[in-house]
Amino acid sequence: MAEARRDAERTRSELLAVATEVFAEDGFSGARVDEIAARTRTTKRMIYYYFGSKEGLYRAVLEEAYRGIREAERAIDVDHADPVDAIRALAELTYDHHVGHDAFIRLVAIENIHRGTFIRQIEGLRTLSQPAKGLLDEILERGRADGLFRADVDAIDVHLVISAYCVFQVANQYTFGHLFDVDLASPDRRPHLRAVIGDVVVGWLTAPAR
Amino acid sequence: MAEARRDAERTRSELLAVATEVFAEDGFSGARVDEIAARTRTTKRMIYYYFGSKEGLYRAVLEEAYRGIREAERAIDVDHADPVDAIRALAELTYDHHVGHDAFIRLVAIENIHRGTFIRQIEGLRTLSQPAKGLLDEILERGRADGLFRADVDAIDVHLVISAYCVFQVANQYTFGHLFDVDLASPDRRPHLRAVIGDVVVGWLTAPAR
DNA sequence: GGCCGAATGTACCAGTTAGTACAAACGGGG
DNA sequence: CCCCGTTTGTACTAACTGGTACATTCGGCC
Repeated sequence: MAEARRDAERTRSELLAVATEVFAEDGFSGARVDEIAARTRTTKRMIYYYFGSKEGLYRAVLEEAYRGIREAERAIDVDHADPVDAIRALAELTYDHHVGHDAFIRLVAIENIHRGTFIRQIEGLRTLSQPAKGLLDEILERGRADGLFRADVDAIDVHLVISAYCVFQVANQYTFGHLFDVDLASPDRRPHLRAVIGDVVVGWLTAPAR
Repeated sequence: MAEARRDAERTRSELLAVATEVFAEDGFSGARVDEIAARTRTTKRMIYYYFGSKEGLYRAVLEEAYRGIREAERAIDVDHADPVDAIRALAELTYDHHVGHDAFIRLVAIENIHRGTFIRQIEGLRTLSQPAKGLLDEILERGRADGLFRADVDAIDVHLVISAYCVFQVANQYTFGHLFDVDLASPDRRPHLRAVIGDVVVGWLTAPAR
């Protein structure tokens, strides 16, 4: 394969990579099929050959993005003996993780604008999300057993609080940043913002139940 | 004015109202000028007469939406003597407020996809957001003075945590709901979700500082 | 080395879409 | 009751946009 002039796999993955950028940048309706094609070494024709339609391409982008992110998430392996340390580490690593994946977060925001229409058509994504919940369950269980954590909180609640904070940082940085005159994306501010989510979760979980 | 066959003010505000719905539903590029016009009693011509362009209309929608929401927010007046009660009430009222304004939250999400390009062109929105911060400042100050609240947290941090949680509920309900099989918008679940943000903020603020 | 299906490129199209030229109708002030 | 600027409606267009018909080229296999 001298120059890979014909390489189905490469063509397909190049299209997917460029489409991810463009959809994340402009949204589904804002993205232009012609622009995606122009940014690759191949042509628009290939989009239809491999993905059938603009929508098919978008669905493929979404699916690949979720798989990639869940893959990366599995690296978050918190094995602190102390549940308090563990939950803080999980929250702060989640923060770091989100800060580093803003294209993904933009895609998720776009998908929510579409009320989840496309994500619902992708099989097997749910399963992919279960490990995250499992890890949390386990930490919470230990923390409760040791009498460190309140009992009226479940894994979904905690995941919701952490996700909300971490996603918001990235997803709403422009409006929030403008209105309150802060740059949430500034590297200088990151240690503080990271510590806050740790403090929030630890303070919440270790407080006595209502 | 028998039948208001000619009523500049009504024409303008009807366009704005319909445009708000359509932009919130479909995003800036997804929205169709013709559709907006068709849903009013007037014609597309009027959009260009009053707003100049699709973008001008979108900007007007965004501005009006922000003004409306800040107006409504001023009703959130928490006058509990106890800072702990006050901060919990503020968090929970913010939750209720967001749940009731999902069109606005969708517009904000859309604006963030556009990296805040349009909101930055609107004068005076910043000023509009200051009261929210002022109220928080005051509650925190009292809480610290009474030795109830930790000292390493400022109003922006608290506002960020509350906003993130409340916005996420609505903005990301579809993807989160699908992946974790919960309906965040279900009225049955609301009391719990409302209590969670109260617990989170109170637990966090009343925990000892790091 | 020639056959054949997979892979690719070119040129094109039909429907859509933001925006506008032109003119008419309205209604308040004189 | 008529004049004139504001407001409104109709019909149109130029550019864009997703999608496709058709031809061609490549490369592995016998």
